Amino acid sequence: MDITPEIFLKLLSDATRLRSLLLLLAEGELCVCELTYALDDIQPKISRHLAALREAGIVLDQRRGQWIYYRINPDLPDWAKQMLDSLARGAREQKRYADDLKKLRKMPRRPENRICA
Amino acid sequence: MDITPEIFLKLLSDATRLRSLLLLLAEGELCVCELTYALDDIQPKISRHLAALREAGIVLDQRRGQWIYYRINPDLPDWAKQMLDSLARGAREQKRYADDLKKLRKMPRRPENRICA
DNA sequence: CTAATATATATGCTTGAACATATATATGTC
DNA sequence: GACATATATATGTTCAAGCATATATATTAG
Repeated sequence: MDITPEIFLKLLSDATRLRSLLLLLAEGELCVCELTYALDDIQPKISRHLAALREAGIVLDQRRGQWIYYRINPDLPDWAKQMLDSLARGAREQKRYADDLKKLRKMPRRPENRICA
Repeated sequence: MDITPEIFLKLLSDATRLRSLLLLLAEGELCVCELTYALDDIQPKISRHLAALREAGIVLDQRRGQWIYYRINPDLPDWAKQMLDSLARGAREQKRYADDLKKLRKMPRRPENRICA
């Protein structure tokens, strides 16, 4: 059962989920602690929002060691992928989302040293 | 001040507003009573949701006689227009939105006889 | 190897705010 | 006055926030 526009939009309509998705779009894959740090919020809140996205099939999760990595579901319907693309373009003009990314990249002791990836 | 992705998504996340926008995308221009009929709902509800879309600059309104016509704001930023496009494609697979359009086209005594338009 | 502890993540629960709905009424046009 | 639309107010529902706690994995001590 594919995701509907209505459910998709409901889930995108929360700032925490939106910012998480934009970071995932930019970085490909992130664990909960990275998102928690970048968005400067508390872990249960981030975790819960990711769970909502996961349950709808918008993101996939995968455990590696003690970390659980999330990524955009590559099997999203085309219209949904294109909405995310347009969204990312709209977000580029907003300071807030650029700052999120900056903060992420300054994170100390990021899991899996991405410098050597 | 342009609309932000966050506000845009918040406004798209309600079913009544979403269905209204999809009808406007399909028909170009509709008055409140046409939307009220097509969505099979009460007038104050439709009017209130249209007001929200108008205040955000997503739709424009224009009075002609006793009717007030709404249409998508042609000056929306490109990313927003493209999101609406993708959305419309996603909605095509959903019976609900097709039914809305069918109902609209069966409306008796539609203002401004569109058959001759 | 086992126990104890630390770290990462998820989930149950409660509260409050945001928001949609419904009804009543006001405004504007013909 | 009749019709179309808007707005005010009251009420109900949804849902995010925040805290406490549970689970899973990793690490260290003995």
